[in-house]
Amino acid sequence: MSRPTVAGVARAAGVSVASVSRVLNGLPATEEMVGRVQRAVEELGYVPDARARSLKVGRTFQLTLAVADVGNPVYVTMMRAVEEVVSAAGYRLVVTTTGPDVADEVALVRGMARGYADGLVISPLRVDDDLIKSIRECDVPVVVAGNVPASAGVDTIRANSPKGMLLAVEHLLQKGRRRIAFLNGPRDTVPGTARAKGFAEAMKANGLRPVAEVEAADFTFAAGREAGRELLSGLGAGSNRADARGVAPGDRGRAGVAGGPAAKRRRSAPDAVIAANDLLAVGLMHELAAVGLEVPRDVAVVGMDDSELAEQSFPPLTSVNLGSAERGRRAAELLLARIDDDTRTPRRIVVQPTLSVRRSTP
Amino acid sequence: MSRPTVAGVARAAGVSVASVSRVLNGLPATEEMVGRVQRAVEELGYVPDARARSLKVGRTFQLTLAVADVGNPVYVTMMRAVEEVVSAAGYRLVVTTTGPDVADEVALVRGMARGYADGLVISPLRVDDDLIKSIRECDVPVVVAGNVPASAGVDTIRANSPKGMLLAVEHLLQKGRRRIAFLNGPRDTVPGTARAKGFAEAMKANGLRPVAEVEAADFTFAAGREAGRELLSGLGAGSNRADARGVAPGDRGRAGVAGGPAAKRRRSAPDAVIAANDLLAVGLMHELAAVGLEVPRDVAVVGMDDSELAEQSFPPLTSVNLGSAERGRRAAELLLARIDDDTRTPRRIVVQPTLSVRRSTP
DNA sequence: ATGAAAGCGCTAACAA
DNA sequence: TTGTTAGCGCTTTCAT
Repeated sequence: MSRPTVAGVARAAGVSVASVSRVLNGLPATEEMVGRVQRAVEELGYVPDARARSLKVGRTFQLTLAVADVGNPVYVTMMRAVEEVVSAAGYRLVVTTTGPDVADEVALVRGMARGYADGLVISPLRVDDDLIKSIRECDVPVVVAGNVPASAGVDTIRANSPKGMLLAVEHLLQKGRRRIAFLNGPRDTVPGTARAKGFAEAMKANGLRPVAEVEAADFTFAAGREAGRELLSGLGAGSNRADARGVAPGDRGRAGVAGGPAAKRRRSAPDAVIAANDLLAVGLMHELAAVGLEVPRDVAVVGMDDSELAEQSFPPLTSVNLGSAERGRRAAELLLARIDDDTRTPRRIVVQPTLSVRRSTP
Repeated sequence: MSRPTVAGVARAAGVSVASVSRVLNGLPATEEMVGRVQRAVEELGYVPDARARSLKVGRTFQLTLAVADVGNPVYVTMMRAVEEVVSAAGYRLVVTTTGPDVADEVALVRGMARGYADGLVISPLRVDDDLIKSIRECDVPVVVAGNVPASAGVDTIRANSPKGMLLAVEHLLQKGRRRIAFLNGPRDTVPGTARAKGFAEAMKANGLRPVAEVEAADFTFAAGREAGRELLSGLGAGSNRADARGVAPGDRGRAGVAGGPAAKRRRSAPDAVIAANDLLAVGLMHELAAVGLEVPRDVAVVGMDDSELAEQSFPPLTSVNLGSAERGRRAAELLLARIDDDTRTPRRIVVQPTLSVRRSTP
C-alpha cells in the first residue's frame, strides 16, 4: 500500500478532504472534527506532501545557500549563521556546492527558477555579466554575499576587504614588521580582486612597498602551499632565520637589520606575510616550517576570514575577521525581508572587519 | 507577467501542451515541431517547474545528505565523494545539517516522507530505536553511513573502527610508545562507542593497559582542548618533557611536576595519545603545546578520519583513514542501487581502514 | 463549520 | 506524429 494522501485520511475520518486540510493547517474547526482527523492522521501515519503543497501555495519553505567549496572553513561559519536565521523563520535550509566555475553558478541560479526553493543566498567566487543577468532574471529572490556592481540591482552583503587589509598592515607595522609580502588567491575571483586592491591601498597608505606578491591557483590549502613555496624560493627569505636556539624567547630575531653584503637579499625577504584567506595562510605556514623559518619570530603571518581553522592552526593564526557570521546572518535577513516584500529597493550592506590577534604575529 | 508554463509555451508555439512536454523530454517529434517549441521556450525564457514535474512523475531527482556538523572536516571528505557519484547519475545533491540530537535526525528522516528528495544518506551521530524505526518506515530509500543493527534491515556502510584502532596502537608500539592514552568523543554516540570498544580491544590484543582515558563532550576542537586539558592535568604528563633547550617559550609552568612522587607520575604519563577524530587530536595538540610538550618528541598523537585537517595541522597529524571518501562513494552507490530496485536485500558494507603516517608520530 | 469542486504545472495515457 | 484529457496531492474559493 502506498503513501496515504488527504483523500485517504478524509475517507478514514469520514470527513471531506477540505476539512482534513483545514485541520492540518490550524484553521477553525470543531473539537470533534479536529479529533477525528488527528486520529486518522495518526493511524495512517499520514505526512503531507511538500511538493504538492508547494505547487498549490507557490512556496516551498526551503531556502538555498550556495557556496563554492564546502572545504573552505569560512563557509562553515557562514552556513551556521544562515541556518540559525532561516530556521527560526520556519524555513529549511539546503546547502549546495557550485564549484569554482562561474558557469556552475549561473546554472544554479537559473535552476532556481524550477522552484526548488523560495530564495537563494549565493556567495559567488567569480562574477561575470552572465551571472548578474541570471540573478536579475531569477524569479526567486537572490541575495549575494559578495561584491557585485550596484547596477545589478540586487541585495548584497559584503565584507570591507580594504579596511581589513588596513587592519592587517597596521597591526604588522605596529609590531615592527615592514617587509610585508602578500599571498593572494586567484585574482580573477571576487575576493581575489578585492583583496589585491585592498592590499595595495593599505600598503600605500602606510608608505610601504610590498616585498613580494604571489597568486595561488585556488583558495585552498594545497594551493597555499604551492604559492608559499614560490614566494619563499623567489626571495632570499631564508636569511630571516635567527640563529636557532641561541636566541632568547623574548628576542624576535630580526636578523639582518644590521647592514652587510647581503643587504639586497635581505631587503627582499619578508618579515611578514598577509594571506588572502586562512587556508592559504596555513599552507604558507607549512612551507615556512619546511624551510626552517619560525612563525612569528622570523615571519609573522596574518590570515583572513578568522575561520575555525585560524583558531585550530598552530601557531594560532592572527586573522582578519571579515564578519562571515554577521554576513551570513544579515544575508539571511535580507533574503527573508525580500521574500516578504519583493518591491523594496535593493540594499547593499557592508560589514566592517575586526582583527583577531593570535600567536602567528608577535 | 508571471512565469511561463507549458501552456504559455504551447500557445506561443501554436502547438499542444503535450507536444511541448514531448519536445522538452526528447521524445520523438518532427524537426519543425522541435524548432517551434524551442523557439518559444527561448523567447519566453521558459523553465519547467520541478515541483510540478516531480508531483507528476513521483521523483525529484534530488538526493539528500544529512550530516551532524558541517564544521567537522570528515564530512567534507564524505560530501565530496557523495556529490561526485550522485551528480554523475543525474541527481542534485542537497546537504542538510541535523545537529547532535537524535530527535533532529528522526525529524529529518520523517520529513523525507514529504517528498523533498528521492533518497537519503544519513550519517547519524546518535542512534536509538526511534531513529531506526523512522528509517525503516521511511518511504524513500535511506542509506546509513554508520553503525546500526542488522535487524534494522537497512543498507549500511560503515568503518572498521577496531581495525583502525589496531593500526594506530601497533604503529605506536612499533615506534616504541607503550604508555598510550585515549581521547574519545562522547561515548553515547555511534563513533564514540565503536572507538571505545576498538581501543580497548586493540590495547588488550597487544597486552597493554591504557594510561588514561578521557571523554570529550563533543567531536569538536573546543571539546578536544578541554578534554585534553583534563587528560594532562589528571596525570603527570609534563614529566615527559625532554630537558633539551631549557624552558620553551610556550611553557605554562606545570607547577608540581618537579619533586614529589615522580615515579608514580611518570608511569602514568602518556607518551602517546590516540584521539577519536582529527578535531579532538588537534585540540589536544594545542594543549600539549601549552604545557610545553612537543609532538611527537614528548607525546605522539594519532587522530582518526584522515580529514583535510590532519594534513593542515601542525605538525601534520598521523591519522587513521577510516575511508570516509570510500564510504561516501559507496553509500551513494548503495542509494542509487536501491532507488533502482527497492526489493534488493539490504547490504552491509564495511570499509577497511589504512593509516596515514605523518609527523605527529615519530 | 463543513463539503464540493476547481486548479497549481506538469506528464502520460489514449485518441485521432 | 500530434492533440485532448485525466490526474499527481494539495489548498482554497464558493456554496451550503
